[in-house]
Amino acid sequence: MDQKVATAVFESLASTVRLDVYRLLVRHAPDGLVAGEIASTLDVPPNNLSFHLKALVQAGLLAVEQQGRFLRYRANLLLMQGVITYLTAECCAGKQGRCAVPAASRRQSGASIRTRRASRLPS
Amino acid sequence: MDQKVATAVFESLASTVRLDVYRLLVRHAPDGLVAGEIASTLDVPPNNLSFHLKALVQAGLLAVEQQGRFLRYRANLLLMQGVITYLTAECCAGKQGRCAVPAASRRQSGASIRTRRASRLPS
DNA sequence: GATTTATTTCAATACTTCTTGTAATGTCAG
DNA sequence: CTGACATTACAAGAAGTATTGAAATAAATC
Repeated sequence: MDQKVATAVFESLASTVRLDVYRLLVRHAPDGLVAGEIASTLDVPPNNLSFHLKALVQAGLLAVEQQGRFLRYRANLLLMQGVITYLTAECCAGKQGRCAVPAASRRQSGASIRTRRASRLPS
Repeated sequence: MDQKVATAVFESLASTVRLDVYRLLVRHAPDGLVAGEIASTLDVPPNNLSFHLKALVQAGLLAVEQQGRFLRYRANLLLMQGVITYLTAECCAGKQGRCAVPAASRRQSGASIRTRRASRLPS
């Protein structure tokens, strides 16, 4: 997981349409839905939905597979896991017991962060 | 957690500057950093950083506290937890054993989803 | 082959966001 | 009070994004 992938994921989910699409497909994991089902469920014009689906696929959040003349979309749950890990990496700099995030949501990373000089700080 | 909050969070993290700021503050949780430290660490012009910090605070991802003439920013880790829960709510519609997301990352929600008619699907 | 259905592509417009520069606010030190 | 520092606020131009409508592709049905 690098910054570019993470940014692409967040850009994708920053749109209400795309967020709704992703959540719908998470609920319908692992089978997914075809484009027309998504369009009618969320009441989004097909051409507009196509635009957003393309963005989600490019970000890696959705996988697409052709089934006859239908296109079936599935949520990529593992990518979201990776993003969460990326976000909480080195949380609280590994200080024991200082972190508010439950351990189950974190993955530890071996790297230590560089401590920087706090130039003339109050108190 | 509602859609508006979730969208605001993703919009916030869709910028590389803001993503870097948030991750930096996650690493420095729970003490946080003052604006100047963030600016020098990430090499972002102070006025531009201020713009992004404001956005992050408004989204609820950061908390800010005045310390003399400094402003100290802290990551709001609980909000991120809420977003993750929101994203994975009703994951796989609760079907046992069909979900690729490890149980530790999920929170169950009691609501059931409406099953819809799959109009003339292949295979 | 012609028609219908599912979905995408393209182009144009409106809208929003990012960045930069400059001015303003507020706090601390002398 | 005055000057220096930390940070924010505002304004303007550039860049990116969303939405819409019309046309194109492509598979299934007749």
